Amino acid sequence: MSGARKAEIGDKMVKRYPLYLRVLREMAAQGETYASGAVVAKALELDPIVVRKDLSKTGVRGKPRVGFPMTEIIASIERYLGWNAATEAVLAGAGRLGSALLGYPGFQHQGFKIVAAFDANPKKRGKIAGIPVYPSAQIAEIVRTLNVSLGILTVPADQAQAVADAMMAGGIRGIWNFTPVQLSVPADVIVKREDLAASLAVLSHRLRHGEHPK
Amino acid sequence: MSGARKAEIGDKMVKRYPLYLRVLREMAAQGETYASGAVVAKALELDPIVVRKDLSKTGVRGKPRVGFPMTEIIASIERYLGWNAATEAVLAGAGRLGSALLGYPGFQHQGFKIVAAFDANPKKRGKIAGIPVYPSAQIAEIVRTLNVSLGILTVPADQAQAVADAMMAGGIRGIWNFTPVQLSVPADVIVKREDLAASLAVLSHRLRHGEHPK
DNA sequence: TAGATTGTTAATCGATTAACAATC
DNA sequence: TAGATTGTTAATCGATTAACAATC
Repeated sequence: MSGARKAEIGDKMVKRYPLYLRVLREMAAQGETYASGAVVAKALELDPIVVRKDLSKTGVRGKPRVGFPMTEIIASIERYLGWNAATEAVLAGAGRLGSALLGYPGFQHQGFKIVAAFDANPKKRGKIAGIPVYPSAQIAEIVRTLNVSLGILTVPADQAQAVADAMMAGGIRGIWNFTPVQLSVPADVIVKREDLAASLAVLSHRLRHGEHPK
Repeated sequence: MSGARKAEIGDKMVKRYPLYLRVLREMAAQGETYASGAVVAKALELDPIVVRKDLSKTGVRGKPRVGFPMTEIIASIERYLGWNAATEAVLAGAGRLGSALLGYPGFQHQGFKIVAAFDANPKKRGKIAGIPVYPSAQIAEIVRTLNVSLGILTVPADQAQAVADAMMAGGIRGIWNFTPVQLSVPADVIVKREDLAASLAVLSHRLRHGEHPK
């Protein structure tokens, strides 16, 4: 997060930052001005060494016996995650799951804002949770006009590839894929799959084969 | 998956099995009787070595030049994931996200069945997607009666711990937690967090800091 | 047979954990 | 000062990748 070239930060680490942010913001709201790695680790049931290392990666210097200065550490993580300025996204597929995401209040604290939605069904036109819903035929055009680079895919499986193609035609560079479809995209487009089946498999595996080793 | 004691299978590997299953089932539906790791790897854009290793972990022997016998390999993975007999679950919080999960058709192919739902709001009583919705006050009682060991948590954050406690009082041993709350549970209860903020962080990190290294 | 694919062992890589000096 | 906590280097661990013999 400082200027200089630093070691790549892995996915595992990136995933922990939102957790830290939640705890840190809560502590800040309670008037704390410093946060020690030990306290954060306890709140999240993580190993203190992991937390200390992650926090030190931000470039913010902590004081022994005291911890990290709250304002700085929060700002640094927010900046790193890009949560200081909201990333705009569009969503295609305003079905049950899509509507749930459109109405999810948490995104506003996560530097994330859905600015438009699309659905093939004319009955879905209008606004859902204050977000305008357009015909799917206009995806490429509207994405381009709004200059959005992130798309959320919550359409039925058989439309997934076609809708993804339309998004990319409009300039989308990252797709948050909630469908079970293996999307075919060019190398410079990033797809993040939200795989409920995989999560479920991990949970049920732990449930039946005993707790995970560590 | 064979009887003998074998090396622990890590989360990463467990997460890939549902992917394999999807591809294998599709191939089987098209009449294929053997599946080679190479073909599966290509379909999922995975390294063939990973696939070969994962598939060999099932205990099913493949034939060089041909691949793994379709029926056996599918049955073995299904058995390992516990998808041969449906795991029953209850869901608490029939809001937008909860309703989306109640109506999600994919679960039936994933050895998973939601048999009851709960909501604090009396207006939600009745049935959603064919699943009965009961008052939250009856969670412990009904969970115990149905003898279900897995609970899905899609309630508002401020009710998460109380509802989880009620589930556990009824005998729930695994919780699929869709809330951002850090649940406090005894060591023998397994919590799997579905963390949208973390996924989003990974996606936006890759989008802004360049593609992931590998 | 020739060659693609499996099965397995070894090498590499990255992340986690341990250890400990520095510091407030 | 004493002691908790940071910062950093080393050790361990697990997963991925590479290499290659076995086999149909």
